[in-house]
Amino acid sequence: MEDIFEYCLKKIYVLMLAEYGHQGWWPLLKLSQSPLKKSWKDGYHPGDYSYPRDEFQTFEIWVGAVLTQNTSWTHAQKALENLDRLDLLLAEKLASVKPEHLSGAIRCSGYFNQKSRRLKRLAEFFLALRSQKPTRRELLKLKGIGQETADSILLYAHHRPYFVVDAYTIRIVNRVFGLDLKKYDDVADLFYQAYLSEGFENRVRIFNEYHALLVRHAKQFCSRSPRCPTCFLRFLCRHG
DNA sequence: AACCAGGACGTGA
DNA sequence: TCACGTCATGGT
Repeated sequence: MEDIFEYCLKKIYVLMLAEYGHQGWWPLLKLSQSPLKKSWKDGYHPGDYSYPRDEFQTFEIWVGAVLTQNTSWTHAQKALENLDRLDLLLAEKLASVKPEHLSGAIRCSGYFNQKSRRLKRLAEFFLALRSQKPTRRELLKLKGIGQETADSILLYAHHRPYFVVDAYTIRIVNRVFGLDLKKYDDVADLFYQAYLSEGFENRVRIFNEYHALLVRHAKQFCSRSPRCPTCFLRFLCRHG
């Protein structure tokens, strides 16, 4: 008996990769400002999974993961640039500054009161780890770190095989399979099952690319008002 | 001028 | 468990 979910999810991955190419997540400030990258469609460091390359980039991903909560990456990136300009993208600095001082820099990413307080606590935790990897349980105990943010940090900052489920992922999965899943774990489990037989490193690479591709596809075709007629996944999607 | 963007959390039923 | 209100700015 064939697993229809496994078959479709694997096929979708291959097709999206062929269509869009490597997305080069996670977007890092230094690489996003490169002249090679003219728009979000160009990718960041496509096919290169060696990032983050130091503790500073690791922490940058942690902060970015919080800043982008319920906000476009454009605005989160602007907030990151503001922090960087103020030399606050360092855990030591961020942990010691007053939250009110952060609010100005990150205002453009929304929820600046909550986020500035939560970023401080996050920085403190980052320092307490002393270069060790966090566990999912530890991250989830922090205020403001939910499942998606935790998994983003674990996958993109620490190369651990967690699948990141966001609003885009849920929308695409529900449309493709004609479902109405709402729970994070229900959606994530589909992907874990599909790639159960893959090795650790392969899962890290695939989950990294898969999530980035889903974001790309949700923006380009599977938006709130989907562009089904021209979608290249139409033939295997219940919605189209 | 609503509506939404790479969520998380607290609350009451 | 689940649906809903809240937090907040900026682009379309």
